[in-house]
Amino acid sequence: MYSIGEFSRIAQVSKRLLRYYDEIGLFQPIKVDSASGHRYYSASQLPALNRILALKELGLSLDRIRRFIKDDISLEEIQGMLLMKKAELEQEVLDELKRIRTIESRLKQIKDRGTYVRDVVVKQVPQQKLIGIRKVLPTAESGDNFFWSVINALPGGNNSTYGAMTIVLHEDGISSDRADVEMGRLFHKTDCAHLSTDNGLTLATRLLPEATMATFIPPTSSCAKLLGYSAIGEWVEANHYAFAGPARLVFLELPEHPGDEDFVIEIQFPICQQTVDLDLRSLNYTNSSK
Amino acid sequence: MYSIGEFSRIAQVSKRLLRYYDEIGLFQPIKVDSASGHRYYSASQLPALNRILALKELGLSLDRIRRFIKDDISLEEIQGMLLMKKAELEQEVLDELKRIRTIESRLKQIKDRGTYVRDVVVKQVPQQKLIGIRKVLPTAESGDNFFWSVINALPGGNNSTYGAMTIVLHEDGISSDRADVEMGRLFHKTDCAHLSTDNGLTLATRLLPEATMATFIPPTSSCAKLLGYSAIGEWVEANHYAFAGPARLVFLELPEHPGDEDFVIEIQFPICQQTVDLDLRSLNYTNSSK
DNA sequence: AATAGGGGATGCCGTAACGTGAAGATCGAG
DNA sequence: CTCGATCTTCACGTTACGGCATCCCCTATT
Repeated sequence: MYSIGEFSRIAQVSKRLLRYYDEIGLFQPIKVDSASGHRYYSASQLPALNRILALKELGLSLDRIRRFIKDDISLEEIQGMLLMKKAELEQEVLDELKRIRTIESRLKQIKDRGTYVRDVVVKQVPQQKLIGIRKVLPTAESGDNFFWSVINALPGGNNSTYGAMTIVLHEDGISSDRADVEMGRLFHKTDCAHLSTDNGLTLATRLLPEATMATFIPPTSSCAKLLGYSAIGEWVEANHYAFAGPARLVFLELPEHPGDEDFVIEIQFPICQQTVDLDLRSLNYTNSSK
Repeated sequence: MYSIGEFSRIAQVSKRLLRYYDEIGLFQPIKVDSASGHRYYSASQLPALNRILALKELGLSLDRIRRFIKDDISLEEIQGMLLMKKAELEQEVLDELKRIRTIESRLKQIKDRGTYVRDVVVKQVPQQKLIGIRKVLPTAESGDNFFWSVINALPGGNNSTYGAMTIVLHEDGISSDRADVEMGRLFHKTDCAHLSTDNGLTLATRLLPEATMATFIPPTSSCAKLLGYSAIGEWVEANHYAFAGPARLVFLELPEHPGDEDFVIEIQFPICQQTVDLDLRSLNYTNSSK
């Protein structure tokens, strides 16, 4: 029979922890003095406590440990819990390795360019309706005119029935002279199918599919779009993703008039996860006594 | 100028999160209506928010992110933070790999033996004083007599001036017929150097060094000690530790009289960490589009 | 006019696993 | 008798928010 202080010294755990485990019913003293409330432990309880500590060391939550040490649990269930925990740990290892790679690519960027631009964010973009028109443009310059004619073609101007102006880039190559683009605005209200406008354009509605997007918002305006493309490209490569479809340009803030450089654009690249199987047996360990 | 709801939809973060970041001063709206308290955000703030989200994705704490995005921070400091975070992540990966190995060894144990015994706990044992005597015993049986004579040699009996009865095993081989053992009791009071007792034993005090111990408390008594040895052995192997000195047996609860099987013993093996260098470049990735 | 709804705001509770006090009771020792 | 050690309970701090309740204001509808 040890007091909590003696027992905590023997077991090398804090008194606070013993009281806490008593409180949550995980590990309780064999006797509690009803007058003083003092807790008394026995040396024969140490194996039970050590089991708890060993399981905690494995990363199991206290709640799982509680279920683990219940007597009425079968070996299969224990095995299942361990397998589950192992899978969790392996997933965490993969996630952390991904973060390490991302950090490395940022560090490389600092070394190579003396600065860093890598605020790529992955988000789920929901299904959205787009009213617009698709066209193959011969040069990049004619795109600007087309852009404005699409904007002006939409009745109601800048009000809230429409969402952001959006361009879908239907060809991955941005270097070629011709571009297959789809321009339009997001909207969510009615579902009018087609719409001919006075300046000769026929707009159609289409569903943009839900997608996992790697997004990047280049620092304000100018020729930063190319920077954005390269940033996402490097990022996707560093993180072992793959492109999965046409990119989108979303104008979060429209320029006031043609030629205006004051706008905010979000570049979105749909990506697909690549399954990464980590072969733990391939890890190199170099053991050297310290 | 977007309201918090619109902005949260655009940025794909919750309103709650925006209010929280405002509250802690990490990311604030460009304007707050003083009358209603309504927050208003601008699209040009999105790059800043995305930077925060990207850094969060790397696992940086909000506090570090706050320091990260301060303007007056140099590239070297940023580099330093990234390197530090990378080191932390690598350490976590190592820890998790260790846990995975431990779980695997438990699973293997279940498969091989249909049960599991692996409540090995690592603890730091502080420097302690031992009063006792060292002797080479020819057989294991004679140990029991010697054990009791040492106990009886100490004046004061079972009171609190002495700590646990302890045996130091000075030879790693437990299989050999002869055993080089040191028996005595821990104590902490005075530092009397030598002590001759009436039954002819001369006890000496000695400092047991501080050590990192893998400890195991076999389920109560009987021939469980051997089980304990093998459990620790397997555990040490599975976790890439190495033995580093003589093992100790600590009697947390003494048997009442010779031959009594009712005692609690803790087996302690000093271990040393082996430095494990993880070579991340050796990881195999198999990329397969999902 | 009364009401229902749809934002917006504030603020409190809960999370996991404890650490770290504070305030008060009890005990033995000098 | 007082000091120190030990015990108790209570309660707050940690991280990064999610969820709920409550209140306010504006608009649309019955």
